[in-house]
Amino acid sequence: MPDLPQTFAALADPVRFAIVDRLLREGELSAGDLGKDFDISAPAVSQHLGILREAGILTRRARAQKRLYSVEPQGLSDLVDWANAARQFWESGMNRLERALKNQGPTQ
Amino acid sequence: MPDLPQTFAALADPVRFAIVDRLLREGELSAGDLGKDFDISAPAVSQHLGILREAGILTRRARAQKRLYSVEPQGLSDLVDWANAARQFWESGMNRLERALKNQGPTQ
DNA sequence: TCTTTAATTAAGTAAATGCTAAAATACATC
DNA sequence: GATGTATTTTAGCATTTACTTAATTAAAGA
Repeated sequence: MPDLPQTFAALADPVRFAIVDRLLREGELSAGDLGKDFDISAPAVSQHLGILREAGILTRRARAQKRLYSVEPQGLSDLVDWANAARQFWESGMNRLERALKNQGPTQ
Repeated sequence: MPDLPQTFAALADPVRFAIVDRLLREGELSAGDLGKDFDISAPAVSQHLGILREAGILTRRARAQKRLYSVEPQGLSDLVDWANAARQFWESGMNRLERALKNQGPTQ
């Protein structure tokens, strides 16, 4: 269920990352509002928002003609969990040298 | 300095993600060893490793003909920090509705 | 209803990506 | 020095990506 590469791919574009980052800080914003930060067309912004929504990172709701986007916490939770697990690996006692020694057998 | 989109792009490929994940768990491993998990050529693996190294996520050292790769914690630390900051935004009291209300002015 | 505002979908294109086979590099061993 | 092992670099190719303009959908207000 958790497709981390897809989540990473969604955040790999500078425009999309900036959109998610801004929505995290400022909360719900419209497509047009989000697009003003960039020198790209409205369709380009809409396509980026579609990719983020497809990846489960954003949700959308309608208010009149506007479409209001916000971050879907569940869409990022696997990423957060993986990131913290990763940090665990290098913070919980075992450094690179120790792992290297431990792996001498299987690696050799 | 912290180019998060580049970090995300490096982890957006399933092969590269699996490589990093395995190196986190098992520590230093050789290029050939890492490649055995996938049905792609050795050059393809080498190119993936190059991208991860370019992104600062992996380091490499030589032992005879082998090239041993391991995770460079600093290369992931910005990602981990951002992920936790993101979680803060949705866990520290303010839910989507509250943020929406707060932004009525600027958004309108 | 006609116009304006907001956003999306569609179609086409240039650039980037991930792969392959072939060639090159590097070290170890015979 | 020749051979085998491990890996990388190069060149070429098919697919995917991010963008554009044009057309479409939808709601608001005159």
